[in-house]
Amino acid sequence: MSEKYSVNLPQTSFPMKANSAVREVEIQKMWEEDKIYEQSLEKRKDGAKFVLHDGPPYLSSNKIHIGTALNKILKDIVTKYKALQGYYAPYVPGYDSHGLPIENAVLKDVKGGRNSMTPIELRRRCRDFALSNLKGQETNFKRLGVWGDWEHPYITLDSKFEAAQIRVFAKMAAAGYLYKGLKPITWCPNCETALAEAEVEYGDHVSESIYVKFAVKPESLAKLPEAVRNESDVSFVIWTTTPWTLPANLGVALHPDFNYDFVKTAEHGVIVVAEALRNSVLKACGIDESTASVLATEKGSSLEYIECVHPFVQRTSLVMVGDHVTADTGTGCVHTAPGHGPEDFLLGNKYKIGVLSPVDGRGFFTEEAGQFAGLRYDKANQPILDHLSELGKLLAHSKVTHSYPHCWRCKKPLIFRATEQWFASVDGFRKQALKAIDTVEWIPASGKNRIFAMVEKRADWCISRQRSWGVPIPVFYSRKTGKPLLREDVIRKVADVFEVEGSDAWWEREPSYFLGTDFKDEEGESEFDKETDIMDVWFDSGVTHSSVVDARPELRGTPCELYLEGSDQHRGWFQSSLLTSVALHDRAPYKTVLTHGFVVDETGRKMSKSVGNVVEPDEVIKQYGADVLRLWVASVNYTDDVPIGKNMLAQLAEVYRKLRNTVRYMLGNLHDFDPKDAVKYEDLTGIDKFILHRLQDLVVRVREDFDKYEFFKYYQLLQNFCVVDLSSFYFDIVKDRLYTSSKRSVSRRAVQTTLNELLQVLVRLLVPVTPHLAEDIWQNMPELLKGNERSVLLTDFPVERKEYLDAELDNFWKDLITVRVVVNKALEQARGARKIGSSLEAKVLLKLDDAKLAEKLLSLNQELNGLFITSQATVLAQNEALSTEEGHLSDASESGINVAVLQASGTKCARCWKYSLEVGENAEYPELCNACREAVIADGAFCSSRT
RNA sequence: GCACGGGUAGCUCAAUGGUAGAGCAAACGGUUGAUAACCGUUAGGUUCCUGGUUCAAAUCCCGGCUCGUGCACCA
Repeated sequence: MSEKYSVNLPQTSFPMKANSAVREVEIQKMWEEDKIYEQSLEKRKDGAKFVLHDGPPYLSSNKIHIGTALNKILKDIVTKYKALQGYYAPYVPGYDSHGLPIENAVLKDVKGGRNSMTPIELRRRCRDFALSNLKGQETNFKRLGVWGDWEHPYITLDSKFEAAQIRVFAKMAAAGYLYKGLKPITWCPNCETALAEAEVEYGDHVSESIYVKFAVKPESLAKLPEAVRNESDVSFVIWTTTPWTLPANLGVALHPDFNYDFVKTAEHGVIVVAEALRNSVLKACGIDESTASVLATEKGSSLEYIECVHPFVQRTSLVMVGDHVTADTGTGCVHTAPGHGPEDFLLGNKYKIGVLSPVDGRGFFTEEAGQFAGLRYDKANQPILDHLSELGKLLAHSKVTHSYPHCWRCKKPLIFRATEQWFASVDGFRKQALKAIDTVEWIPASGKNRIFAMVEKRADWCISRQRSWGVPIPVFYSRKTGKPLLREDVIRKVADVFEVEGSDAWWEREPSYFLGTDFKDEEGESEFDKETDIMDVWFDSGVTHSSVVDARPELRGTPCELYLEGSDQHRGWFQSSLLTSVALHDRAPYKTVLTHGFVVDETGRKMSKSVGNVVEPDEVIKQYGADVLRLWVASVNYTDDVPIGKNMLAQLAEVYRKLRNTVRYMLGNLHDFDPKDAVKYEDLTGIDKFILHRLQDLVVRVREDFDKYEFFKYYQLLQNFCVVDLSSFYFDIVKDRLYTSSKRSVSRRAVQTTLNELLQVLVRLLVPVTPHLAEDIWQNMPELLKGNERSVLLTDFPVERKEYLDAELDNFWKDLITVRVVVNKALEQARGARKIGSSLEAKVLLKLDDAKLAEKLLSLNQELNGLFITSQATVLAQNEALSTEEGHLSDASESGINVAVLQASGTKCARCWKYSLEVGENAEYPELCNACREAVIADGAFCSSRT
């Protein structure tokens, strides 16, 4: 046979290889030039709003990491899905630009540190640094295919933003939620600033562990039990891991309900410790139990108000009682320094013993610390120990490793230090905040308990920072009285100036510039100083619901529909946003909060540079393209930590390729299809109708998955559909009709009609997760199939088409597939024995125990061999035996389905490659079967030789 | 230390208390008219471990291991 007959092969401009590095960028350029995002908004402006408000990434780096990519992609999947569903879903990206880490990063390269330049100069450098990082991050985000208003992002350093933030401050001041107070707050001596709870992290730290005697004053001996009143040396023993806080000691705390033993020792006189801890203390102090005797035991509550002498300062330390004292470690007698611990502070307040905090902002002792003045706090431990030892007050000394608060930015240990700070009174609106939490949908649901517990317990929010790079706390103090001006009208004047000049004005302008020259406060004072603290950066981002969502008309105000961030934001942005919103409006700023976990490597370890397991988004994109990265996002269950690594990406690339080729098959076979020639549903064959039914099932379930934000289910579904239903089943079977039926035949048009339905739906289902792929498909689709729509992003998300549903047909075909599985096994056997190659070389005989199933197969008639892709297929009657006749090659049998494979009868048709007895019957077309002969005649083109 | 969540095939995910399934990857084979594409077959599991409830447990209960997260770590 020297000639080949032409068949209808697929033709398409849609390439098999994605060439993402080039093609994705082209597509993004098209979206940008044609303003597809803007067109989408315009098209859907009358739809219900769905606003996902962007949590601003921090501008300390010019490159995003994989976790940020995960977050941004998740957001984009949501907004694209909602938009295609017809929602008005604008997305305004934001950036967080103030704060300590940026200031530190800038100062790192400055000789002489922060004192070598003016605040304005420092702020200018911080601003430049932040804005240059913004450029880098923006490029990264856009390359992910994230759509949104990139021309007008919100930036917290924007003067309008700053003004809005000041106005929020004004409202909170007016509501009485802001106050200045002296409190021990966590302080970073390295960064020289106060830190919020959210900025503290705990880690192991080696501390001194010491036991110290606090002698009872002679005049308090009368308050002791009878048995010890005559003892000359009675001391409470405290345990501490921070010797440097001893200069600030003002008391000793006992638990009111614990029993305290008065233990007479040979070496240290009478010592007082909790009964429950007596033995462990004796042991720790190297005191032989046999030489010690308990003279008396007394409840903590009856020892209250005994006065002790400070071990090395001429000062009284008062014995107090508090429930915070525990019996698991120490002595049951707690060294209390109100200036260095929150609980100490509270207790000290109750007993009015005062506050002492003799440490400056850099962690050095002040004059108040007496002989230790000038030492850095951590260098003071040893001298204090030596001193205690000399005085005979030190019972024991060792090292202990325990967890200790550290600065989450500079990683250095923190101290507690009492200073004057501005606070937002969480107590003032805690109840409302908890109520608001209840109105929000938290996904996953555990997030609700998490934030509830945090807000329930959290202390007042310290919003002061002693730095330069941020929005100033807009308060003036009377120069004479020192009284702060906390008036809404005054603060709003500051906002008005900032709106025009930015917050630099705070450093550049005199108070009178803001207040007016003839301004006087209630007491008639006209001279003022400006507050020097700036606001916690969490306050900046915490007010975006007001400064962005409420301020930008296109976002249509709070509450917005969704916040979507990493689960660490329960204590960060979700909380700061909630608190300020409740303070302002008594409601949450969001209706739903969705959280995701962190990205880890394939073995579940955290990513770190030192381990070398970091996956960089831009490297993934370079190698595989943004859509593969997006596919990764869609493939994992992000409620927990999400793994990523080389193997996973390679697999995802395979899946992407499979999706692409599935679509390519459809495109190729639709090149000559005009929807005008579509075949009516009633005239489709069974398998066409079946696949359309399956498609509806897919659509329904995909919508459910997207609605529940369970993208990994979508990923599994879509993949299964393309691989199982389409590629290995429908496409494989229907290929014969497409290729060998005559071009305009109903048989071929029916497949094309079906393929078009499939394609129209699939290309739309692909948009949220793999928008570049979807757009690439769209741009390569025959014009007739696109309905003049410029971009696939402007199309509508598919809905279920009830007219395609047919449950009976579904069951029918599922039975047939069961049979097909057994047939494949039989064919494989014949193939394995090298008796056939292509399945077209085979004939299948079937015998079914189930008569109904046999009937079903019989009803398929000519479609049956097509189902198996064999040349012939016959269903035997109940009384016929499965033959072992000539040509028998193999067989298989499973659950009543019995299959025999025989050599196909007849000769191979030169065109359709099926074996048939008809080949050779016709003199004019001796190489063709009847069907091919008719097709060739119908198409008028035959015997064309292939090149 | 306390609380919550997770642990199913190499990977990503399924399984109203009723024979543990898909896809991918692997191995082997076919096709050469989806061709750096496509099709088929095979293999792969003590469902983290130990007890218990039940006719029946991946699923429910007790205890443990492990990973993650949060809280507490205060002296």
